[in-house]
Amino acid sequence: MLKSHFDLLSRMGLPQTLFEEKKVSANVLSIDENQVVFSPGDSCGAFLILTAGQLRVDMTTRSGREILLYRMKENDSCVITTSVLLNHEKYYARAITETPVDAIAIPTKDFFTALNESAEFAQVILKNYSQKMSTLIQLLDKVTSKDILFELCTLLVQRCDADNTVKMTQDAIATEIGTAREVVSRKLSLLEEEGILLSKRGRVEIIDHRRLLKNISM
Amino acid sequence: MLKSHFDLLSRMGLPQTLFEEKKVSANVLSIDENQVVFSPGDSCGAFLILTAGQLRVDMTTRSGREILLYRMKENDSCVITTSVLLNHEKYYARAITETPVDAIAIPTKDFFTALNESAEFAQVILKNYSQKMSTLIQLLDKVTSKDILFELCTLLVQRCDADNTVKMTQDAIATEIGTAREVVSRKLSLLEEEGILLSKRGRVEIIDHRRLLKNISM
DNA sequence: ATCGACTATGTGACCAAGTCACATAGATAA
DNA sequence: TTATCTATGTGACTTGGTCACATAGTCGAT
Repeated sequence: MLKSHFDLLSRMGLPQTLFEEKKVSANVLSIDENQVVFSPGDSCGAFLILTAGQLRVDMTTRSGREILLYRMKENDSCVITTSVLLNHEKYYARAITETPVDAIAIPTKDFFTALNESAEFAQVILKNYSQKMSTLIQLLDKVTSKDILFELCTLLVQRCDADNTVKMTQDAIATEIGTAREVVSRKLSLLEEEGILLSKRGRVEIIDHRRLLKNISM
Repeated sequence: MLKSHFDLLSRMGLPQTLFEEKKVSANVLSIDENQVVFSPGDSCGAFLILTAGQLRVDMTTRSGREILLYRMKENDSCVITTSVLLNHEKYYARAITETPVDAIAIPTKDFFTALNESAEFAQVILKNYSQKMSTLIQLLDKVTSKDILFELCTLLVQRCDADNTVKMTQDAIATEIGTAREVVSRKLSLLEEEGILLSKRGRVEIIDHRRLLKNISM
């Protein structure tokens, strides 16, 4: 373990003494890009904290549609893992690294020890939870919205880079806004006909930002 | 405060000493049926724990549809309240009592004191959170399911009482499974034509349980 | 360079669900 | 019993989702 890891852990409310007294242990992991960290049905052996990189947590619904639940970044702990640990369940979602990822894993037993000994640790996790709760409720809002054009334009505005380009495939866009690829294809065609954007393989170039925003404001 | 309240609070990890030392105070509330406990936009002044009765927490989505997020029963703490407190947000959902309700309210400041002083309290809340997280993710599954017939039959099976009757209006059913009332009306008509049930004002009488279940198993 | 193989995109036909507008019917209180 | 709610039924239409299949970039191997 590096000093930076200890720093992170103590920022998370885990006093270094817990490690020194060997009450709690932690392993450092490095994971490549595009690796599955956990899948539905897996049982859970450790609590996870990301120290670098980014991963996505998604789920395949009963109806076969894949939806993005949330992303984890540096310093996030994994709420699904927490939930699974506390309820003694199996994972019901999937996590995939989007970049190379560094993480700290605290074995289940030590996780519970840490929870018992440090009110601060519990609070940090709780805070993390409450943020994801907001995210999930927003997601509910998103997927129940029938206005796909609104969701699509919102995503395009949020994700467009300095070149006015959104570098995503239609499939990725569809997953993110909770619809089917074909629908994204058709909506993009419409917007392209109107001269608002250009739809290319693997990217969308925004031409008329102002008119794109019009679809969002009302 | 009654002894039973202290018992509940100590089961929740709040040692009685915290109250005796006046570090934490709590008020007992009684609320009638069908009262709004909080609405979107309200700010939050206290942490809530239900001691008796039941309430529903729902939300109006952007698209104007009302969806049931979860129910709270005896001994539950309110995760939306926790989330709102921890993130210093305003309420984004609504809570309505479904029966007369007794609750304990711990003022914000004291809630944070309790969190800091009792790892156990934090853990109880965390556990509560993780259960609601599962509920919410199941809800996501439900609302993204395009198979309304499946959802409807599932609800009818789950909610039918000893008289083989589901005492709900079509509107209530629609809210619960995340669809429109008209859709429920039409699906019920179909099932009635098939002789599986009888649809009456304010209730649905199940006639053929076996064939109802057939719509669920596949 | 070109030939697969893979991945991304386009599209017609169809179906399921949601919306809107309005009609009708049961419940309830004055 | 009449007026007023609330609950339900229904036709017409729009939108979104699904399926099947066509087409078009991309990339590596030869």
